[in-house]
Amino acid sequence: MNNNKVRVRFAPSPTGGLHLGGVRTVLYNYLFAKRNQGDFVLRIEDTDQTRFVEGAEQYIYDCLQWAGLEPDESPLKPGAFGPYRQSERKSIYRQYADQLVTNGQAYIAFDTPEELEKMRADFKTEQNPSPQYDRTVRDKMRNSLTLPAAEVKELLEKGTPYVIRIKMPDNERIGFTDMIRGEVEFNSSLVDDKVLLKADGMPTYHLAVVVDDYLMEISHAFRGEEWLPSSPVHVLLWQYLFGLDKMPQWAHLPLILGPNGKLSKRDGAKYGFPVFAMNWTDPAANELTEGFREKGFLPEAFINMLALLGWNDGTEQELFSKEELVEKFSIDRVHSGGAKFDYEKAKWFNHEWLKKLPVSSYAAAVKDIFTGKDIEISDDIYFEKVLELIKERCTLLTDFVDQAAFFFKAPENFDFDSVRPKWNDAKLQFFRSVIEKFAATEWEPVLLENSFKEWATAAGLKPGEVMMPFRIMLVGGKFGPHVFDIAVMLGREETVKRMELFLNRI
RNA sequence: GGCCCGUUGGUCAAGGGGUUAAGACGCAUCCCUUUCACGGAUGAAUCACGAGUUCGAUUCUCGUACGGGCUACCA
Repeated sequence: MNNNKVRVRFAPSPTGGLHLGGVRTVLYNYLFAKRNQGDFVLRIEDTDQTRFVEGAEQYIYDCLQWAGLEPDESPLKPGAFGPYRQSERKSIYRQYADQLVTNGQAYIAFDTPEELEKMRADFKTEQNPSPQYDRTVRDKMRNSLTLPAAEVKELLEKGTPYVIRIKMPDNERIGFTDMIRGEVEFNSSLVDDKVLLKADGMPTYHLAVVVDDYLMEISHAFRGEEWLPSSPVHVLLWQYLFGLDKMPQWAHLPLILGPNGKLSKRDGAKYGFPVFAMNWTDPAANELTEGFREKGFLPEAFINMLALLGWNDGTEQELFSKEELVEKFSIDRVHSGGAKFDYEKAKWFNHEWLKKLPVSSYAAAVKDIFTGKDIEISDDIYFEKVLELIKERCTLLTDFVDQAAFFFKAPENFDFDSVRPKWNDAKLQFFRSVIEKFAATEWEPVLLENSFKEWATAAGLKPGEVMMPFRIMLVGGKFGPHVFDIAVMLGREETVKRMELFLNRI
C-alpha cells in the first residue's frame, strides 16, 4: 500500500444537477490533490436505484470537464483501483458487512418498512419527535440480537429480506480531527444503528465510503458539512475493519447558503441566478435548471468565484487562475462557517476574467451564442476584433450579443426619440455633406474624428451636437465603444449606408 | 425535541488581547468620457447579546440568542 501519495476522492450520486456546493467540493478536492502532486479520484454513488437519473453521470462528468476539473481516475478513465461505480462493486461490500456481523459489531435486522414505521409512530413523543433505531429500541425489534439463533437461521434460509445494521456501542466517546474544525467528538449512545447493507444487497453510503476509501487508498477526504453527524459511524467502521491509523484525514466543508438559508435549485428560479454548473433538465419533471455555463460564465471565473467562497490566501488578491489556486490553496485557510452566495460578486468575477483573458480563448463560445441568435459570423478575425473592442462593457458572454450585434447587421430600429427633439435642417445638411466628404477621408479613427469635428465647427455646429446622432446612425442606440472606432470597424461603405438609411427615415 | 456545526458592514472577508477594525462586491456622490462601459477619487455601513478573566476584550472563557445541518433500507 502506497501511504505516501495523496489521493482524494469525490463521490457524487447521479440524482440530478451538480450544484454550487458540489462543484466547490470537487474544486477543493482537486486543488488539494494537485497541490500535493496527488490523484483526484471520482467515484460514482449509484446504489440507490430509486433516485438514479439516466444521463446524470455523464452530466457530472461534462460539468467537471467544462470547469477544468477532470479527475485522474473515474468510471470514464479507470485507474488501478476500479471499478469506480458502486453498483459494479456490489460484491465487494458484502464480505465486510458479514465480517462485522461475525465479530458482533453489526447485526442482521428483519424489520419490514411497515414495522419500522410503526416503531417510529409508537415511540414518538413530544420530547422525541423522530425516534431512531438505536440501542434503546433494538432489543424490541426483530433482529439477530433478539431472535433465537435457530430462528435467524430459518429466516435467512427462507430468503427473508434483511438489512445489516451497525451495533453502536454504549456511551463511548468517538472523535476525530477534522482538518478544518479541529477535534470533533460524539457520544456513541446518541447515534443510531445505521443500515450498512440494504435488503437488495447494496451498501449504504456509510459502508461504501469506508470500504472504497480503504481499497482505493484514499488519503484525504473532503465532503460537505452535512456528513459530520454520521462521521462517528465511519470512524467506528474504520476501527472495526481496517484500523484507525489507515483512516483518511477528513475535512468537512461549510455549506453554501442561498438568500434564505441553504442554497436550493428553487432559489435559482426565484432569484434569477444559476445554481448548477451547466443546464440540467430533470427527465422526470421535464424541468430545466439553468447552469452557469449557459448563463454566460467563463469556467475560469466560475472556479475563481467558487474557490473564494470559503477560502482566501490571506492577501488582498481575489483573481486567481486555476494554476495559482493549485499553488496557493491551503486547507487551514478554509472557513468553518457557511458562506452566502452573492450573484453580483459572481458576475464581477466574470467581468474581470472577460477583461483578463485573450478574446481568442472565449471567441468560439461567444460565436455559438451569436449563431444561436441567428447572427452568422463569417469572418473570425473581424469577430475577434469586435470582441476586443467591447469586452470591457460585457459582464456575461451573453452580453456580447446586445453589445455587438450592430457590428454584424444594420440596426433595425434607430433611437429617433433621442435625436428628433434637437434635429433640424442644418444637421440634415451637415450629415449629407459628411457622407460626401467621407469618400475622400482616410479611414482611420483619429483622423476621422478630427475631420468630423472640424467639419462640424465649420458648419456652425458644436461637435457634441452631432456626435450622438452619428452614433445612433451606426449603432441604433446610445451605447457602444467610441463612435469613430465603430465607423472604422464597419468600413466606409457600411458607415455611409447606415447614415443614409437613418437620414431617409428620420 | 436530541445531537453536531457555525456567527466581523447588505454580501465575501482580513485581523486572534491595545488597530483610524484591511480589502473586494454592491450602493451613493464626484472626476474622466458630449453614449454606455472601463478607469480614478470620495462616502455611508460591521465585530449577535450578556456575564466573566484582564489595566484593557472584536480577539480568551461561559452562558444566551440566532442561523444551518443531521436525526431514511438518500447521499
